Amino acid sequence: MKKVVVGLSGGVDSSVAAFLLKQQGYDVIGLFMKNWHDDSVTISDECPWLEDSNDALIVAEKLGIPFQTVDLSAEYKERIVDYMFNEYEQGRTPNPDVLCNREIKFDVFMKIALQLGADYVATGHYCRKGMIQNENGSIAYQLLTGVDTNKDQSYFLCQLSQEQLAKTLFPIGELTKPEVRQIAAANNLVTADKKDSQGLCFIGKVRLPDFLQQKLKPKKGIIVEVPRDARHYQNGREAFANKEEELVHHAQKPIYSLNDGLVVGEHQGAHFFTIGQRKGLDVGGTKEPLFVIETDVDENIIYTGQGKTHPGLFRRTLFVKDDELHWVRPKLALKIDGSMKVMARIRYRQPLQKATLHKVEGGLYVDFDEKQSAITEGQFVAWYTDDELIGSGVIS
RNA sequence: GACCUGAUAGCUCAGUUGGUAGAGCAUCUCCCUUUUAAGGAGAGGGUCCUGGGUUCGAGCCCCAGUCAGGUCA
Repeated sequence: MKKVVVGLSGGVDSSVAAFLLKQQGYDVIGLFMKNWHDDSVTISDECPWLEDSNDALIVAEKLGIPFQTVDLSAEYKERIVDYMFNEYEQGRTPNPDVLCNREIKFDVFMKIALQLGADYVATGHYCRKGMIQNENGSIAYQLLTGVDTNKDQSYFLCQLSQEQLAKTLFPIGELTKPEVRQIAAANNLVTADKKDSQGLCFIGKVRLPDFLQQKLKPKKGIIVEVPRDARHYQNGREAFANKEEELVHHAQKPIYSLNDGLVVGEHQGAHFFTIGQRKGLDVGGTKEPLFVIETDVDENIIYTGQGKTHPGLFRRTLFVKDDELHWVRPKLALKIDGSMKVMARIRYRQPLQKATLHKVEGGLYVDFDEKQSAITEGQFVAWYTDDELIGSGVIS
């Protein structure tokens, strides 16, 4: 009998995952991860992890499976929280949950599970694992989208490796959220009607600026509004010597300076803001809302544009550096000068967009058919062919 | 110094022939969402510059003043 360690979070999804594995005849162990216990920064009313671990315990008892708690908060702080602070400090916008999967759930946690003698680790993610045979007979694992397109969480797993996928099971990937809830209810799992979790996984809902102020100091700076007809948006170049030159051109970000617009307000630190952001600027008096089009953390200036269609918000091409480029399916990795048509997204739940990958020396260009709004440094771009996520990288 | 124009919600402004005020933006709350954002819904918020006067009644009319911008000497 194969042994599986399920990451029980205290939510419905992992509860049902455990239930299904048990039903399928696996030898199931429930393991609760405690990764954060500083309630001072969370918005939520009560101490959330205590309730969650309690629910996880009740579910485990109900299913008749062994249950344990592991405290990974030291690793979580080191690998996720510190990384977050560091990224924000540099003016990038990190995605801690993608990292959390790569570094914590499918690394630290997985190693613990394997030490417990597990053959697999399972989670309550809405995605599926596929397997295909290579020519040499070895097996390639595929990361496939969840059947519930509304809840598909493959994006958050875009940094997983073949080694990690090999030892992973996603029991609820073939189900929709309503079906999962139904199964939970039909089997009297206490988590059946529990609200979906949101916010940073393990930390919960936080006000980012408040959270970041634990480490990053406020620093007064100015907010500049750049007009739609600024010079940066005028250079409609058509002719290029070669493809790479064209990609470089389309991937280029405007370099703004103080005299590209008017000072319209003041802020408490450019590193607390992200591209595409509308709320929190505290600047009124405009016909249309102001959106952040660029943050300059060195000069501590926030550049904004008026209206959601402001040209400063849109870019066609983005670049991923080699050392931040990851192929879930190494077999499909592009060689230099290679290209590939894919579907891609630059944030969770964004509808997939048509794009073409172009591999060059030093990295990879993702060239979208349609200009994308608020391409943000530090976030992940993930690309798919059909329902398979084949690679991802950090936007630079 | 004279004249003109303006002064209405935190900001930018609208306010019909006088009947105790509105829109956008901002802010707050909720919804959505295991990142950041975006998006959706709702709410709060006004000595209508001050002081007089006319009128049953003044943000709107009259007079004086204050402040801001402009024009002319």
